[in-house]
Amino acid sequence: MNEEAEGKSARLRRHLLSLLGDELAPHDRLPTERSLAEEFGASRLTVRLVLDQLEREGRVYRVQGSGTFASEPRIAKSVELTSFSEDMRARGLRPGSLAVTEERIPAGAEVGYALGISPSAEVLHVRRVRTADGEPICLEHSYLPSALVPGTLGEALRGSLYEELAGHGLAPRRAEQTIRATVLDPADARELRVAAFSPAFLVQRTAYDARGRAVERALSLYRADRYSYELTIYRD
Amino acid sequence: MNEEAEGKSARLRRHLLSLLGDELAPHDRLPTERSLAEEFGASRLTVRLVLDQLEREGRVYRVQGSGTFASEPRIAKSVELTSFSEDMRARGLRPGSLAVTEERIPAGAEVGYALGISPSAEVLHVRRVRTADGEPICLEHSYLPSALVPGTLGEALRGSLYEELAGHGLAPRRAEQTIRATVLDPADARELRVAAFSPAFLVQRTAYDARGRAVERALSLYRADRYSYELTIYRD
DNA sequence: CCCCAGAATTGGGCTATACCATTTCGCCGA
DNA sequence: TCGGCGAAATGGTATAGCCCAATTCTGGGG
Repeated sequence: MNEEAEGKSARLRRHLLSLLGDELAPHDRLPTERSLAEEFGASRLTVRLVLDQLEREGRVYRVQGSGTFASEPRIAKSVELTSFSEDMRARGLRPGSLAVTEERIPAGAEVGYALGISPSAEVLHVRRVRTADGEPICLEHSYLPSALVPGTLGEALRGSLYEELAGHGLAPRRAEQTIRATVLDPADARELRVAAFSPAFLVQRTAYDARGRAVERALSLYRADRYSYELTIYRD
Repeated sequence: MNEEAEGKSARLRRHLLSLLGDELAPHDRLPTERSLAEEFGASRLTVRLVLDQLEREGRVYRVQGSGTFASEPRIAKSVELTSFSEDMRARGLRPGSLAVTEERIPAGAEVGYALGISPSAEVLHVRRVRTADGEPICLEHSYLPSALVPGTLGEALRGSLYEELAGHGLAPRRAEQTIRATVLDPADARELRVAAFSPAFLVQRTAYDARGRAVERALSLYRADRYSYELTIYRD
């Protein structure tokens, strides 16, 4: 092994990101693919793969015959699979949890179907009120197949469930979400400290690991006054 | 030129898509990269680029040392930049428009800022009630820089504004959206034929062309009872 | 002075090859 | 019979180079 464990792609990527962050204004031309290849002692294809990635992320755009250019700075990050904890930290808020409970129950029809297991199979149901800087933002019900999560999670639930799953080799790689606009019933509204019938998001999420196994089904209610959903979309 | 205008990637992609659609069950193993390369007379790198794309789209997943596999069928398509018209057609509904008006007005602070033009610069404001199978679903306000869209759009507004823009070489390539949950005020509720204070989505969108010029600012109100937001998210 | 044709430049697509990292599977020995 | 080890197979990363397509630059002619 080298003293450098990372590949040329990673180094090139970091170099380009620092260029984009420090030196280049939007619509400035980047060095040409051929010159980057020479400078880094890499092949042009390697350079292209790195630029492909940056283009997909919306950081650069390319014009055939002309060059590669820095994109306009983005207001919102491209849609990513993030946990509540990561999401809040990205917004500069301190994530936490209140009113945590966990229990093992039969999956039932809806959760069983979503997780691809029998309705009578046991799931671990985690119910949490998620907070940002101590204020309730989201009422969340997570259902995990019991078979995948032995034992009790306990104190880990105050933090990030995704980070806990990753520790078990169950890092979510893909999630399907359905987002609905709704209003809060009085009981849920009280938990979130807002008036009954306030507007809210209902997010239904199923998360899958790299092999496509469903590892989590979650239903989350977000206060509309404190939460908006931001995303950047690209057309192929 | 050949009689075949398309490259090997395109042919390979179509072949793999038909495999995924007709022959392969979820988690079935695809042919190996090396065998596909040989079968199609292509290099392995070309095969990999096509598989990279399919992997990003969530249609296949790869396991190093093992193979490439068909993904679980997806409930929702990956988030894409689609017009209302495309979105509704994808759901099997017939898109249309009611109560169309267009006018040229000063951009104002919010729209001007979003479009990156002067608040006093003129924009074309298009207001439409969008329908699916004749039923009102969405109340939409689009603002386009006047400089980019000369003349009047007229009857074109009954159909897809994006398709109209594409005809002017202004096809949106990227859009930033903020989605909020809200309730409808009485006037908007009446237009959408629902009760006042019904839940709804407020989608604020700015669309950009390939060069990063803002080509549209839109504010849309969607009926929550008839519209949900579905997306699939991938973690890099 | 302007315009246009052709050269130079730049990204797009592809080939052929090499070696590394991880997983799988069969063979061999205990 | 079972366990483990190593070879084989598979995806991951990278090289060097070719030609095409689109854009940009440049110099000569009107």
